[in-house]
Order: sequence, then structure tokens, then C-alpha cells
Amino acid sequence: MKVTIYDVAKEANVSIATVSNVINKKGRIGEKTRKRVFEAMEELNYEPNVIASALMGKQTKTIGLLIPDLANPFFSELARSIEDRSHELGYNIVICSTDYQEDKEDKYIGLLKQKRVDGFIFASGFEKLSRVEELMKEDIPIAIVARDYPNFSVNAVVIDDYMGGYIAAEHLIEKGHKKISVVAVDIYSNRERIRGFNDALSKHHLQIAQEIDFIGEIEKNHMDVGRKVAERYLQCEDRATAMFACNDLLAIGAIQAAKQAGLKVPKDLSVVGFDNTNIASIVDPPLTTVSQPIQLMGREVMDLIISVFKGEREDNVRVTLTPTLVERESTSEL
Amino acid sequence: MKVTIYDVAKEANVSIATVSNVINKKGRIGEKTRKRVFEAMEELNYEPNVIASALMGKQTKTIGLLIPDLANPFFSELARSIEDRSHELGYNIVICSTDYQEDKEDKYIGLLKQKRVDGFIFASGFEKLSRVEELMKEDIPIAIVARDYPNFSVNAVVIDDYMGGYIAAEHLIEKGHKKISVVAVDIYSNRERIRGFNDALSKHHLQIAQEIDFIGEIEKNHMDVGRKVAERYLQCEDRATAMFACNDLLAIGAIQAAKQAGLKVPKDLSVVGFDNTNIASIVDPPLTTVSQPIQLMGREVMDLIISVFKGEREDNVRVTLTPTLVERESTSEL
DNA sequence: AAATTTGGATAAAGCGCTTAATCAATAGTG
DNA sequence: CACTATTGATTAAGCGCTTTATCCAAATTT
Repeated sequence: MKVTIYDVAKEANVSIATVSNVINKKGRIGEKTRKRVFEAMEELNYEPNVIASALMGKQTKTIGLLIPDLANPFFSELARSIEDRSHELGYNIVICSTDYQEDKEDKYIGLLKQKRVDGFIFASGFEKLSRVEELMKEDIPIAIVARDYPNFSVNAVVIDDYMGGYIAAEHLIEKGHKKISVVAVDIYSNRERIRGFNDALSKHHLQIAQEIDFIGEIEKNHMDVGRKVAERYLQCEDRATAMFACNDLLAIGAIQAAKQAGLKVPKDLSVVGFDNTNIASIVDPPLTTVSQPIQLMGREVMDLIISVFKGEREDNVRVTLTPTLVERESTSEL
Repeated sequence: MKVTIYDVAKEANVSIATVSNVINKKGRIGEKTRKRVFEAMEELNYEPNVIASALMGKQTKTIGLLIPDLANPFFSELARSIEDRSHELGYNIVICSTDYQEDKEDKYIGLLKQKRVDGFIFASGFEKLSRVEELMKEDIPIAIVARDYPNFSVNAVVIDDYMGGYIAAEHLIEKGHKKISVVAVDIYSNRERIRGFNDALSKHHLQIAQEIDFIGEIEKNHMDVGRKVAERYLQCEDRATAMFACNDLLAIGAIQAAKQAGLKVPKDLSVVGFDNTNIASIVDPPLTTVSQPIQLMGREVMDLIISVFKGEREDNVRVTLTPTLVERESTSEL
């Protein structure tokens, strides 16, 4: 049988209340009693039942993490960094991949609420705020990462997407490019990146070479999207000499399309990506890309939600991190 | 305030036992009462508290998944497939990355036991069986995936590593290669793969060109390992014309080393990888690799552990899946 | 010496649920 | 019609813990 607090109490000749107090470092306990209790716990190999204490209103020490797709390198790296920090702080995370589908979001949130997770971290991919608002109304701590909701007061760790797009553009402009097109799927952060990108071009009296060609549905495989879109761009006469892809996967797809069309990257076409996932340095040529500080984001968002638990910090804080350009070999002078 | 089973009972004018019974489809309940209870639940927006029912000995509907590193594509893809199946079956998984470190394994197993997960899935990376045996002694369901322990009776979903190595060798031999070296880190499945590889070579009166050069510690970054090892191999006179890398990351590292040395892949050096992760088709040239059926493995291991919960299947089943060779462009005729 | 404080422990209620035991009322049987 | 089954619902105990109120004895104060 599982050993309970009763067994420990009996073994140590004290009441269960005392054992509980020893464990939680609460109330006054004599030195010898404390020692006896510890010995009894050791002796019996006692492991407190988190379930039972959660039922009494304590934390479950578990946090729900919703991401679009765990198999996507950006999110698995982000999840890993959140995981690391959560373990440091004594929490576990349960990860759910939503595939950008609202019914899945609903289902997972429901499941996790029933399990009384201490809070939720939402990573990107949410267009609708209603669910978040609902949770906030129920006083369930939440934090958002890698996704900004301007005009909405919520705990969030974000990067400056606008700036990310801006520096991508500046890089390309510096290299002398004038005809630049954009590869993106239509989600919020990309719209911000494009806005920044556009503004940088405007400043230099340039504009995006082609109408942005969003693929209808947000397909699971961004690489295919990148390839298809880039193919189309490359077919038109007077093609662009550079492309800005709103994430690394899209960029890689674009590079593949270029290669297939017999173009050399970066000689014939420069490509800059976004995210700086591990694969950016794996591909050939290594990708010039706007780097998101993934490690830092994970740590920050975890710390943020923990501080909410503790009531330490003012609620609804927005932490903005800055992206940086990592220059590798997929871009060159025109 | 959170709405409880008591509120529902009062609203529906029945006892809490009745509410519990309609929720769990147990005992006899009249049609009208059932309806009234459902209406009350709907009305009050009732969500059963999994914590409380877990305390009564029911499942937590949560499974612990231990993997070496969530940021490694093979494992994040595997985790994703396990996650998908677990959701289909109404479970959640909590993922822990162990980095091949025993103290982390211990810590996470302890944490998850306190949280009363229904079972554990161990994915690869475990050299020691003691912890697994301990859990089995405590009657905690476990299953192992992507890691074989021959001579040990445990629920496991594995691929035939020996065969994987074997077909890799045959492929290279067919292409006319005679001088072949092996890139690997020293973990169990790799030793099996190499054994199969070796046997295939022997059958053709060949042998591995170079003493296998295991890097001491299992570094986090397999790509670096692959690069370093391959560099060393390529420096020696009479270098091999082909390499077998025991996973895709190692293979990619090897390819990078080859490129750096001014060699063309596959013209000057053929490389075959192992795993067939998503990155295999991303890199340039696309990787010829031994494919593990990741989707299937995830699904099978989940189904396996569930069947243990239900006592449906004989305990300690080993499901062996077969790897297949996916030929892409990193290998060619000599 | 009596009154008060205090350090150290306990009894008991309750968290939200499940379930075995029980019971009331109706239906079925000879 | 008396008696047993059957149906449908309830009572109450208990899962393993936390916590508040309470208590007792020894130490301190007056």
C-alpha cells in the first residue's frame, strides 16, 4: 500500500497535523519532533500526495502550455526553454498542440481546467481573445508569449515584431536590394513584421515588389507554403532580387524554390528568415535571419506567470524583448 | 465560487451520488432524473474536478513522458505523435527533458509520481533499468519507446535497429561503396545499428573502414559531434567514400564537414542518416536516411500503455516496427 | 502562590468526489 | 393478497491532505 501521512504520524508518534506542519514548515515544532518526523518519512519512504494537497486548495504545480505545433522547431525550442525554467521552479508543464484550430484550443483548455492547472501559457497562434478573457474572469493566471495583443491588458512576453521586420528590411536595403518580395502566412505577428518591413522600405522610397500572396489556409507545413509562394513570385518577369520570409521554415521553402528554378542563393536571390531556430544554421546556405531570443522568452514568460501566482508583480505586465539580425550566408550584396 | 457537484445536486433536486452516477454512467438512473441533472450541469456550467476524483482512486488522465531533449527534432516529432494519440484518448502528457542525465530522470520521476500520473512513457536515452524496475514493482504502468532492452520484460515499442543498420549498409554496398565509416554516439540503439551494419558488410566480405570514433560525452549538440568526427575521418589518407551516421543530426554534421573540406555530397562522399526527421528533407542535399515510423511509434506506445491501464493486454508486450530506407540525394553510385 | 503567557502539539472539519450499503416504492409472482 | 424482485435514488464513509481552533504544560510575570 501507498504510505500516507497517517503512517508517518504513527511511526513518529505524532499527529498528522504535526507531520503536515513539518512538511510545510508551518507552525511551531520542537526540534526533536521535527527530527523524528523526518526520520519516519525517510524510514517509510514517504512521498506526499500532491493530489490531496491540491484538493485542499494548494497548487497543482502544473502549468498548461498551448502551442500551435510541437513538431515545429520554433515551438519545440520555445517549449524546451519553458520546460527548463519550470523545472527549476518546481513546476511541470503539460503541452498541447492546437494546430491553430479553435476547437482544439477549447477542448484542451477545458481539460486542463478540470485538472486544475495553476495557470496557462499561450504561445502564439491565437486570433481570438474570448477564451483568454474568460480565464481571466475566472481568475486563472495566464500569460502569453510570442504573440502580442495591443490594446489588451494581459501578461505577455513578446518581441518587437515591427522592429524585427524593420531590421530585416534595412539589412536588405544596405545590401543594395530594391526589388524585394515578402513571403508570409496571415497571422497577427506576421502582419506586424510586414508593417515594420514596409515602413523601412518607405523610408528609402521603396515598396514591396509584389502584392503579398497569402496562402488561404494556414497549412501545417510552412515549408511547402514557402516553396509555393516563392515559385509564383519567381515566375513573373522582372523578379525580385531578395525575399523576406516571416519565419525560417518559409524561408527554407523559398530557398528550395529558388534552387529548383536554377537560381543560386544568395548570388541570384537573397533570402532573410525570421526566428533563428536551430535549423537556420543547418540548411545550406545557412540562413540570415531575424533572431528571436527563444531561451530568454521561455524563462521570462515562466517567471512572469510565477510572479502572478505569488501576487508579487502588478498584474498584466508586458515584457518586450528585441530581435536581432543574425547574418549568415543566404544574403549578399546585389 | 467554483461550482461543485453539490451545487448541481441542489439545482437538480437530487443527491450528489446521483449526479456522480450520471456523470460516470454508473448505477441505475431514471430517464427524467438524468435529464434534469444534465440540465443542471449545463445551467451551472459545471466542470468536474479531476483532482477530487483522482483522490478517490480514479485516474489522473495524465501520463509522464521522459525524453532526452524536446528541442531535438526526432523527439519533438515523437512527442507530438504521442501527444496527438493521448488527446484522442482523453489523456494529457507532461513532458520532461532529461538531457541523458540520471539525476534529472530521478527528479522528474519523483515529481510525477507525487502527482500520481497514470503511467510513464520512456523514450530512449535510458541506460539504467533500475528506475524502471522500481516503478514496475510499485505497479505503475510504464512503456518504453525507441529503446530496446533485450532480455528484459517490459512494454516496449521499438524499431529493429539491427535491421536499420543492415539496410543502410546494403544500400551503400549496392551503390558500389567499399570504404565506409561510421559516425555515432555511444548509446545502446546505435550499438545495435552498428552491429547490423557490420553484419551486412561482413556478408560482402567488407568491414568498417575506420575504428569508430565515439566522442566521449554525449554532447547535447549532435550536429557538432558529427562534424568533428567526420572531419577527423576525412583527414586521413585513403578516406572513406561513404559514411553511415546513426542519426540525422550526425549525418548533417558530417555533410557540413565534407563541404568544408571541399568535397561534394554525394559525388565525393555519400552519407546515409537515420531517423528520417523533418530536417532530413530540409537540408541540402536532402538526406538519404533510414526512416523510423515516428507517427506509428507514438500511436503504438500510447495504445500500449492504455491497454495496460485497462488490463486488456497481457503485460510486457514488445511491439517491433520495421525501419525502411528513404532514398534522397545524399548518396550516389561510386 | 496565583495569574498570565507561550511553545508545542492535537482534534476535527472540510476540500469535491466515488462507492458500498441501504432504503423506498413500484412491479412481478404464485 | 402477502411476498419477493427490481428499479431508482439516498446516506454516509472515506480518499490524503491542510488548517483553524483548542488544549496542555511549562515558563514567566505579578
